[in-house]
Amino acid sequence: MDKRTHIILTALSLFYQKGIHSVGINEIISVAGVAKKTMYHHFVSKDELLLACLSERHNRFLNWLTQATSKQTTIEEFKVALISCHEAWFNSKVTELGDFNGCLFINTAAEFADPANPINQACKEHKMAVQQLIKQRLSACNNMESSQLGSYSHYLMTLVEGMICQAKLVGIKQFPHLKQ
Amino acid sequence: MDKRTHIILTALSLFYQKGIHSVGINEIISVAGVAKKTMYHHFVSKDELLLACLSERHNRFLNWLTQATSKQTTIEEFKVALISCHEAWFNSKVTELGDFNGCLFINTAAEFADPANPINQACKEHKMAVQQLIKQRLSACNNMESSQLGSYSHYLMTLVEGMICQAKLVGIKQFPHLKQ
DNA sequence: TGCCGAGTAGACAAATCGGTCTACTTTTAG
DNA sequence: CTAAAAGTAGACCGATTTGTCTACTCGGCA
Repeated sequence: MDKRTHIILTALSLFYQKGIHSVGINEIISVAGVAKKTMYHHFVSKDELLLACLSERHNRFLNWLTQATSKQTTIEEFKVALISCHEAWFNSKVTELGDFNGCLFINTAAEFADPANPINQACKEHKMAVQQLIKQRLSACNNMESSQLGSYSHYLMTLVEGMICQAKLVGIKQFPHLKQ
Repeated sequence: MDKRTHIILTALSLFYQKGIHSVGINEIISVAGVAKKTMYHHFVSKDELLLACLSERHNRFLNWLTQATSKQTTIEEFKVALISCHEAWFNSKVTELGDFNGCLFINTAAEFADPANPINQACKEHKMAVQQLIKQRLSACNNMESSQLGSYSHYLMTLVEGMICQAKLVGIKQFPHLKQ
């Protein structure tokens, strides 16, 4: 495998499981099995590596969510599919997302609170992309009234974010009552 | 003011605005204007200080939420009050909660992911206490059916958690559509 | 053949981290 | 009044941080 990709995947796993500031460069290169110079040859700084990790996770997550919500034709079906696929994630049944430890972007934004920081901005952009995907999926449902598209997509986004937080903090992994 | 309390309030503000690992002991004592020995006289370690901050924030938050949701008699009124008081928080209109920067407990749990860590446990206990308060408030509504008390209180908790995340990450501060 | 980019191992630098300690001053309670 | 408790300033410690640098190896390509 490409060294650069290998470093990104190793760092992503460590960052996601332990938090950004809890993982040092030395640990990343040690686990990845590469020299420090190799890492700094591909990434000018830890922040740049983190940005690459966020980008990788963003692509992975959106691809998964896009595929997991591709077969529904009504609002109700979509809502159930959206909740169900997240439950699968919470239970670490989605191999490409790894062992569940909350949302990497929520976690990262907690450590980089400054809105002017590109890292914080990347987290925000990810959430807006997810919101956009939900809206697009909803608009394709044959019983969706366009006048309520905005508010209902926001509502579903709020639900999903809340589910993620509860799954991480208090360990709730299933939300049957949300499916009505 | 009591030195110990002063240190806690200073550290709490810094931790909340910048994140735990981004704030060092030297910065805390510098801003608080106390000697390092004074801090280590009251707290054996940074972790102990953090636990005291979490406890302070927990009390402050629960007192505020308890008061902000004390006058409702129906489910619908309670739901609106719950959402409205959070909107006020998001817009930093609640002086005792300070400038809004998301939920301290969600943010802290992101940096201390190990469930065996007392810091992580304190975060979890806070969320369970909030959930309990919502349930208790709901049970006092005169149109609440006890058979749905559990699922509806969980639903409201999910909504609130989602609102907090969206307010922090993408800057949404108002949720009129959730009030129906 | 010779060269160059990518790789390795690891020493090193400068800064910062949490935490300890000394020496001294101020406050407070009996 | 006195003595203990609580406070101050800041030097210091060992560990760790991100990042740089040297010296060297290896493989592919013109």
